Amino acid sequence: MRNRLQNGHVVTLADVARRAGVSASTASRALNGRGELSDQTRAAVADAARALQFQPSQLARSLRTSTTHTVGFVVPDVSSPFYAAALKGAQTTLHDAGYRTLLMDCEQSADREIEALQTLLAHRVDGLLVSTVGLGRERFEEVTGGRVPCVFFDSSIVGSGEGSVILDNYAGIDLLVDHFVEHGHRRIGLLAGSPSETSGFERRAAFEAAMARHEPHVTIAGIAGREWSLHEGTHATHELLALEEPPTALVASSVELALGAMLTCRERGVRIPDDLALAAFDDAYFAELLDPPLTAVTYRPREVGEAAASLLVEAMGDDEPGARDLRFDVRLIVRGSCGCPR
Amino acid sequence: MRNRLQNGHVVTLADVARRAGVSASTASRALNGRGELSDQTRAAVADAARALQFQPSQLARSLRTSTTHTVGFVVPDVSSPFYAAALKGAQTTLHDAGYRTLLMDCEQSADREIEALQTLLAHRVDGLLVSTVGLGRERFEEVTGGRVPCVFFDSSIVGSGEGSVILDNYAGIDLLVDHFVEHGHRRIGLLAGSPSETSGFERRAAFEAAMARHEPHVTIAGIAGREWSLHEGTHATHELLALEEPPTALVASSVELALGAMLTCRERGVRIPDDLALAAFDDAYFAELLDPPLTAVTYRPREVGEAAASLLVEAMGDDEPGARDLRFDVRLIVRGSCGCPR
DNA sequence: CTGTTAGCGCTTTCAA
DNA sequence: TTGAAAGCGCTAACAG
Repeated sequence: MRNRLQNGHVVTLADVARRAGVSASTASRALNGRGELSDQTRAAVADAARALQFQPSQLARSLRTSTTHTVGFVVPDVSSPFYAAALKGAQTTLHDAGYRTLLMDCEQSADREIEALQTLLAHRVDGLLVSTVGLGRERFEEVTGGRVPCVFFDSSIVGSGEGSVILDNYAGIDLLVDHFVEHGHRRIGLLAGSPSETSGFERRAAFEAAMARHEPHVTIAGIAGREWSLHEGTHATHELLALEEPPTALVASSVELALGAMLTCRERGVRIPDDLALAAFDDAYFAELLDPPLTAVTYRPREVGEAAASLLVEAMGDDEPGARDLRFDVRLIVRGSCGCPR
Repeated sequence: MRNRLQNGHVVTLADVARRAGVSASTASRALNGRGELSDQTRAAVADAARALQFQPSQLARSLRTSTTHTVGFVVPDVSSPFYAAALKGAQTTLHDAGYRTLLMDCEQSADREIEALQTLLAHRVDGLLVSTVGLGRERFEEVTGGRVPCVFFDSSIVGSGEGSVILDNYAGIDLLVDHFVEHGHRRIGLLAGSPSETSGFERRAAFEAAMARHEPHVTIAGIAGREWSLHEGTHATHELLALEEPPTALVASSVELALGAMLTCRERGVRIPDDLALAAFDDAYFAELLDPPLTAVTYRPREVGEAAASLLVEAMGDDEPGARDLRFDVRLIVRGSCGCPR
């Protein structure tokens, strides 16, 4: 137990007040610059605070004011480049608006997401920024009870009455599919991500819709995968390659999935793009340096975080704002991983 | 302002007590399972709490008990794979020990690191896990005043009396240098990271020491770089390649730096490994898929986080533990990015 | 087994 | 311009 100074006593506002020869309320006012005070006392309090290395307790302050200036940020996996970048964007915006960020990684588990939400609520965060792994509306409302403003990012819960900011999954998949079709591919496969997450669900739906538009010239060779990991990518690719009529082109719902596909192709002696064209939704800073360089749909993950944070800051303000939904544009970067079918 | 239920009132322990027909203290005991209570009241309280969707305020609880069960985690950059993984490891260990994690990304800035530390202290965290960007001992102690237990990871502050866990930077660099020397390289260069961070400093020192051991047959062609970024890697590589006697092999202090080198080589038409051998301290899950696959020193970043967290949990316990320093083993994975000089 | 009382450290009326 | 007093929501003696 070291949470105290050598005299065995945490420095409190009362200590500062005593040393400055004023009352606690005066000390409080001086430190927060509220009310009219003589310059003299103001200085005395400041000196005392400095001398004692006073750190006001946010705990007590928050308890009193019932506002913590803290927001909770819940993601399925911080080590994913997308969430890491979104976090930084959100953090910056929130910091500038005077909020701190409490991060929770729920490791892709709905139960841990609920746990995280509860912890955050217990800490009385002023707002929530969440990329849900797929909690339904009832479950979500059961936990939060609408107690705090919440903005979803890279996910949304329909009818929750909250704002959200997501990528334009439909446009991105269209870009990928159309590119393949234009280059003569007729059998295209999809490496799908988690179906319970908005982006996993939408990308798959978008793929099916895009392919339907090109029927009957082009057909879905197969769809495999239910998670976002590299591992899942390897398995799903094996599965699609083993098909009687395997795809000549593969759309991966994420970079990790694409990387898995590359690994599997290497293992099976399938050459990219000669034997199989590959492209991914999601860019990465190393995509260009891969062998072969990966064609990808790209966007600014940091801005997604910033936008979500702005929405939340607005929602946390006193004026009740209409929940808004933002959809971010994406674009295609063609690199060496896709070509025409043989 | 929505931080209240529809009746305009946050549910408090008193509400639960009232509904259950007991006193607040009894309700508290029932909810926390402390003291001897009749099963009847226990059940009544539980029912009331559930019915009201009661979420105890951690704020009030912490204020009263002066323990928050929360630890602060400060890193220079969450989007770095190393820190992201370390965070997950630490978070898991801490979660199992009953602690929550408050993350702060200081974006490589010493000022923001201090700010983060202050915020964390104001929130009365029970402990600190920090990878410092290079605060000196005085500065650090000025801020924390030894108020809470602290464990440094991937960094350390000499003489701070705190525990630390870092990678064996010396062994890692030795592995890299020796590998190059064995393959006949005589002029080796270094892409250095931030000199104010322990790992940046040590990797450079290790490089100089390792090279000294091979003198006079082998010489340092040059050392460039003062940051960890990919960008810095491109510039530093340009610099070394422009030397009158450029290196035939390059040791990169991090993957990002190595990636920068690859970009620059591609731009200048320098072939890897034919014209220049390249290897990095730090592995990445995509290293094998790069063109060419990157030779790297690898380790388990997650375990670094776990170890640091364990140390901290121990330090936060009542028994004053001796500050310990752990150094993690690393090993070399040889891939295609290095060969013999022409 | 349970209620009463006090108080964690701060802010905020209300008086002076 | 400043102080006294109350209270945020909870827990921990101390009684009963």
